[in-house]
Amino acid sequence: MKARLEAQVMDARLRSVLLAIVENYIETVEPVGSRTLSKMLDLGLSSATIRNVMADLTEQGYLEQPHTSAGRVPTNRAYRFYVEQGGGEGLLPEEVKRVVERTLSESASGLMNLLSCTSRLLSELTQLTSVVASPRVSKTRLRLIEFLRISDHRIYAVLITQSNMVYHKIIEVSEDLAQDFLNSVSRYLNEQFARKPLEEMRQQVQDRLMDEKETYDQLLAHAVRLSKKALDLSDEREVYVEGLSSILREFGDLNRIRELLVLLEQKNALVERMDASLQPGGVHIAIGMENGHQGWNDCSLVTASYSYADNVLGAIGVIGPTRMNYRRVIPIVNYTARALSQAIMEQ
Amino acid sequence: MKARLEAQVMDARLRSVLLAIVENYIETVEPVGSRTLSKMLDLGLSSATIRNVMADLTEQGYLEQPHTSAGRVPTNRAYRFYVEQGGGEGLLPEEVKRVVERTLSESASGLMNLLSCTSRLLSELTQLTSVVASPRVSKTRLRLIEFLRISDHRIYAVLITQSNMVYHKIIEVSEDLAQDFLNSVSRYLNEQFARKPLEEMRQQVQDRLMDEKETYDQLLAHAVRLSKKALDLSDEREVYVEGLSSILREFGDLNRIRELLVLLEQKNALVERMDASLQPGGVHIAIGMENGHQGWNDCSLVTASYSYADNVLGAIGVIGPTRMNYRRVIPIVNYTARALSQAIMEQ
DNA sequence: ATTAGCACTCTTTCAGTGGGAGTGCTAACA
DNA sequence: TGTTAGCACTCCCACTGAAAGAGTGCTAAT
Repeated sequence: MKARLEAQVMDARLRSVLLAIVENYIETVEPVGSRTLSKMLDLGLSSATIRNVMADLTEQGYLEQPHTSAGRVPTNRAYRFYVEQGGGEGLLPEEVKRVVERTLSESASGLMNLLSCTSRLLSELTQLTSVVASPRVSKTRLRLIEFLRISDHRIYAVLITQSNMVYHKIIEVSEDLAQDFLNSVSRYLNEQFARKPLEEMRQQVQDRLMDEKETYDQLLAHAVRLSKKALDLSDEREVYVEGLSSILREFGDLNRIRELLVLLEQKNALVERMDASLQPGGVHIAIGMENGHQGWNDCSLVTASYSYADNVLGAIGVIGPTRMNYRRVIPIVNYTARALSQAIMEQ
Repeated sequence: MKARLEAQVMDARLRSVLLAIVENYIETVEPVGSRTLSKMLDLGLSSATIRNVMADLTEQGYLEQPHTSAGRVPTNRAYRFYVEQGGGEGLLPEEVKRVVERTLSESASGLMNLLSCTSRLLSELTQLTSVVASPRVSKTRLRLIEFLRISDHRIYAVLITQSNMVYHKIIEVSEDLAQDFLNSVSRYLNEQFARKPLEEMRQQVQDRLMDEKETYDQLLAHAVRLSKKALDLSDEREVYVEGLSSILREFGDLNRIRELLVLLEQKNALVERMDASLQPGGVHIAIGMENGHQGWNDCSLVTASYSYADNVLGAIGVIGPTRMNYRRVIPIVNYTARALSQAIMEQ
């Protein structure tokens, strides 16, 4: 918001110089100097003039120099400006669109497969590290819950959501319950909770557990207890990370790379970061420290949400250096997210 | 075998010098020189004598020098010798054993959970990259197979093995099959194939599919067709890789690291490599190129198999530089593998 | 067979040097 | 007043040479 305000205030020449510097730096990954720039821009300005402009931009915090006699390098603030000024709005070649469509429609069924497939696809297309987070429980609705007796004190619980997410788990029980009885339990639960959000189901189960003294009905009692256990699992969220090796290409410093790998191995924190961007329909871009944690200093995270029938389920995204090619990456992430939502509906 | 033969032939002094060099190099990661060595070994030999010995060892291919005036560095052959000569037989502190026991017994139920838990544990204990491969289908026996109707043309198939591995999948069907009918199908299949190896089941299903003209029985026909589809999934093997960031600690060269990461991302090849070591009960060690592929040049793979009731299921292991601390790592891998087998039995 | 001694080789480190790139400032110009 | 040419200045980088250090291989003495 703040950046957008400044953008309006910023004079047209400053603006085009800044954008040119960002683009050039993204392309060459070298500090860009005034001479290069004066040739690049067709404004008929000499390098000396450009130097003045650059001095202003540096003062305003958009540029910095690695050392006195080097060219300028964009700051995170500059990338923010670049992205908001439409630098991220590139066109997506039809060919890429087709690849996305085809890959997702050929994926094996089940949401898990679809998500891991999406992750590979994203990392392939962007040549960056991709991250795909599975849906949050609260947002998803029950399609089917079933219990299968494995042995005398062990039951397999499976729970399928409307978006075809499958949660399953082996649960331990003290009493030996017959399969027929389990069938009644699941029939009851399905009647009661089909198409209801899991969150609601969990809540109600919790409530009834409180009132347990009242439930003389054995069926109900077991239904509550079993579904309590079954719902316990569903807080675990999967994270699909693909294309780790691209981090090595993008970053030069070994210690930096190690830090990043460690961060990526902490999947919980990763999911949280992804969730932070879940609100809107479009693409969300977090540049450098905007990601909150120190470790993401020179990384950008481009994310977009996917949904099922207007319910936002989770997020997909890519992680790259702040100087990533936003113009190429943003449309890919955006389109892939939409295609994923589509595929979830159709499957 | 060859190395073992040489070992017998090798003179005692050569042997102890070689072992000392390997140990020293593992510890310091610096080429080791004759002076250091003559002080280290309490044989009362001068550096000059050691130099002669080292010259012999170099001639025989156990050592090499980075350059003329550097100390010696062990070759892969030397590591092989070291490992076979019992350099890998360290003691495992009771404390570590307890950690292993506790971690595995606290793991959530289901083989998948157990395996991913094992992978994290291994990488934690060894500070190396761990790899755990899920069981091969052929080796595993059926406990339970069930089909659940999700919608008119979609069925959820779940298949649990005796080792509590859960394979599950959504399969598409053309006809709408009632849940009651599906129950009969699974009852039939369970009666027929419970405790039988999946491989056998797959074979028989395949055979009957051939004879399909003969099967007038609708139940049987559907049973065959559904289980065919269900068994299709089970060739997918999971691979749990943990502790990637430790690769960065162990290797210095960026390109080398990238190559390794790429290799690790190809999970199929990884599984094959792991399988290659499945035969015996004990620990298997592949040093450098023994792994087959060029890319593993300076890596060692220490693996051990886990089993269920004398059936070898799959392998666990760690990947590290050839100069890894075998004395510490081997017992950890060994013990963890046994503990895992135990945990599978008990769960 | 072992060892002391020594010349030799090769790496590593450091200081010094010159070239190059790019800046900031000043003064002249339109 | 905004723009530009010119120039001194700064800093990095790549190269060079010298000196120090580590470790070897060989030879001759024990």
